[in-house]
Amino acid sequence: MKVTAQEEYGLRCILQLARYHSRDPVTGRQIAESEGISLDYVSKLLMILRRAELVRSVRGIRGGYALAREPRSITLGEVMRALSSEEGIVITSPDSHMCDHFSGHLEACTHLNACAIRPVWTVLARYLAGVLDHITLMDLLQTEHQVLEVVEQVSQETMRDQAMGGTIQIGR
Amino acid sequence: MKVTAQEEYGLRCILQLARYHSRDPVTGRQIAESEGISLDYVSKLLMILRRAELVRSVRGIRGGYALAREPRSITLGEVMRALSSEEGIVITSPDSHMCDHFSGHLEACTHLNACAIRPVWTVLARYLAGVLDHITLMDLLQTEHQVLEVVEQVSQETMRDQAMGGTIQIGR
DNA sequence: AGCAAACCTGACTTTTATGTCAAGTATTAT
DNA sequence: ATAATACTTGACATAAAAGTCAGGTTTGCT
Repeated sequence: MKVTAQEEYGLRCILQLARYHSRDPVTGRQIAESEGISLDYVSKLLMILRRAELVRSVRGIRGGYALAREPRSITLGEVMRALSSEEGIVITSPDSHMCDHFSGHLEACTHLNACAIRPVWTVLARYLAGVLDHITLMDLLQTEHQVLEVVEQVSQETMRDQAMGGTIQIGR
Repeated sequence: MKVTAQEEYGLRCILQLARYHSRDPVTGRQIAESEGISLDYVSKLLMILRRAELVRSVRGIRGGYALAREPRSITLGEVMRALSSEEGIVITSPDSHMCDHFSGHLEACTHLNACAIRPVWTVLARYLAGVLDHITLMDLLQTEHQVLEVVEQVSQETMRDQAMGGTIQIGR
């Protein structure tokens, strides 16, 4: 169970943009140097985020990258989904697809155990998504300790929310 | 953020053993057929679990694999940690190692953002570990719906526990 | 116009994860 | 003893992810 490199580094890149938001666009080179990764890799990652419309780019000599929206309106969940190769889900297992066609005959599920395991990932993914969707890039522009507190608070609220089966807005 | 193939298939294999616990050892071939994966792959996965002392094997003509302990005493957390290549952690990011040597000079953290992100994974991993460590193989030998209920309950209890900062035993 | 900064893109290389193969060892039934 | 079954092991092949390269386009400045 791991966070992919693309997710980790992509998130770091967009976080740099959040940090310098409301100033001139940040160049790829600057980000590459700050994060200690190659310019080419930065380009690739920001291209993914641009296609997801979370980042906009300005070409030409005074160009660079910037957030497409305010840091407080972009959630970690959005960013992670954009960077995740698999579709829309937070936790992905190799073939969660397999059980997707219970179109009548259940015979496909020779893999009895697949169906015992699925609900585990389902619940965990729901929680993770709940948390990530309520943490914004702005929240992450704090000290490590402050971020920790925010995450813990959101985690609690997510839990409470999901316990009630509802989709209550979290205010902070 | 994904569950690796090794984790998913390894878990399925050991779940087969849990299912047939208290009978004769289950042969690799049987598991391979049930799960629709190759015998060689099953061998590899069960070898990993055997080295983690979660599974024992019996060689020879009446041989096979069996759980090393009771299904109710083996947790999902143990199994996942055994199957995870990375050390002991549930969520792993590419280089969580980097910030491990804050041996005095903080200069290493040019990656300011790494330190903003870390607490997110920390909190999420703690929750995941809390849940997985309280779900046993026996819990998974139920219908999909029953498993769902168990996981949701454990999830709630884990949250409550972690909110109090303690390490309270969950009874069920 | 011409140049330099900076993004764009797809192909390519490297690395890591997956999965298979083959040769070997142990055990039991006959 | 021998044969059949089944686990053991490390090397190998394949696929996917990670990261690099090279050639291209856009824009601002002089």
